[in-house]
Amino acid sequence: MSESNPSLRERHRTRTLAEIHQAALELVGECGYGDTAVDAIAERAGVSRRTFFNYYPSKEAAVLGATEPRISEAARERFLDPTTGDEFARTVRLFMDVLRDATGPPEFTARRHELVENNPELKRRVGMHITTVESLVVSTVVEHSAQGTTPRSEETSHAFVLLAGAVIKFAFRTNTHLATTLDDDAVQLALDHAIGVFRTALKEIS
Amino acid sequence: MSESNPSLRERHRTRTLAEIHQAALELVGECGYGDTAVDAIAERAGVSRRTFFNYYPSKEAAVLGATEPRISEAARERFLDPTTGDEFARTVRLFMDVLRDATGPPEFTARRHELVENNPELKRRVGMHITTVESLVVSTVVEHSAQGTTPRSEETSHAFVLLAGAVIKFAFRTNTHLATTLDDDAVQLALDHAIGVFRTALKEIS
DNA sequence: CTGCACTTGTGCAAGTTTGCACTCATGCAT
DNA sequence: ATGCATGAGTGCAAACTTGCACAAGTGCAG
Repeated sequence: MSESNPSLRERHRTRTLAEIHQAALELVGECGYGDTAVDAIAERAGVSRRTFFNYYPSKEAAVLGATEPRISEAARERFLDPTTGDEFARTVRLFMDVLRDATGPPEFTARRHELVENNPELKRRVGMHITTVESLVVSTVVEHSAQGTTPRSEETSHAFVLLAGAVIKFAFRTNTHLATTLDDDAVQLALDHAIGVFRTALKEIS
Repeated sequence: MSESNPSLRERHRTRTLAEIHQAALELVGECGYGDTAVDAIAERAGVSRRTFFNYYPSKEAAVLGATEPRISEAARERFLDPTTGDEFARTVRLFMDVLRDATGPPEFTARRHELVENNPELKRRVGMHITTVESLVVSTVVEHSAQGTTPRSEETSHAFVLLAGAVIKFAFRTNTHLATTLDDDAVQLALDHAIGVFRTALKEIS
């Protein structure tokens, strides 16, 4: 009842989340981040200020559409399915999936990216956000490793995840258009390529 | 904060009221009154069934957009203002105002009228509705008469109101297009004319 | 007739939104 | 510096919405 067949409550929550985010993007686009009051965003979104803070913990989060990161059932299943790639590739994808789930709707990706690019406060917030995702992914990978046939040390799993994060960062740095595209396949392709590059590089140092 | 400068809560309430009413009109238009389920109306309006019944006490009421009749501040003030006509004319207008306030948005008047015309259940409900309005107007007029300089008996006030109701009925019967117009002035004009006709007729019997 | 399915309408508990009254921090004018 | 306005963010109670379970009525197949 929560992943694919949302109740009225969940649908409404999703809609409000998007409405506040969209209102925030519009107003920040019109007036700039500093000159946009939370009150104004709430009003345009058609909710009270209190409700605004029920949905987003801060103005920054609303502008980014950043929701509290969590591992969705879909993402977890994809990660646990061994037929969809080797474990490192699956870890990269898990990281990417969680990142996406905790980010506002894809249709606003371009605008968000632009705002973040020239706004230090937002940039800082994105960093914190990614760190949170990282921890989540770490615990998932650690947990899975413990239950697997060839358990890895927690330390190794942790490094594994940081490596996955680096791959993603690398893929987006070397393909700047990825940050503003809606094409999931293109992202996946770039990630796969980045994984290859990393594998090669890692051979050099091992 | 309640008549002209509605709070977020009141605005939302008004919107939901209209959304349910509109959904009801649409579905009844598409499927007929009997074949339209409350569940379907609620779903189209984007609310739960329980909320549907929080807004309207029955399916009929939702189709009619009939809200619990009450005397608004504006209507009361208009009635109490002696510069806007003699007491009978003001009573007619009070009746009309309350009727309008307890009816769905004017833009759906035509469709409502059509549905009521060929649907006995709705017709019955409209009758009950008008009776409720009548009682309300009676108590207002009685109350005002008691405080006036020339108090009238309660019985006389009651007759006064029924007379006002008859004037309205007469005006709409003899100007069928009034039932589907959005032109308030045209309605007022027709009412004024009807009042004249009644005055003449009453002279004959007094 | 009997059982079954379906619909209207209601009671209630749990979850959500609102309004309001704060606190805290920042900036700005006196 | 001191007061003063403004904006972010929070706690709380009251109002509202939702989901669910249930009563009552209606129609219809067997």
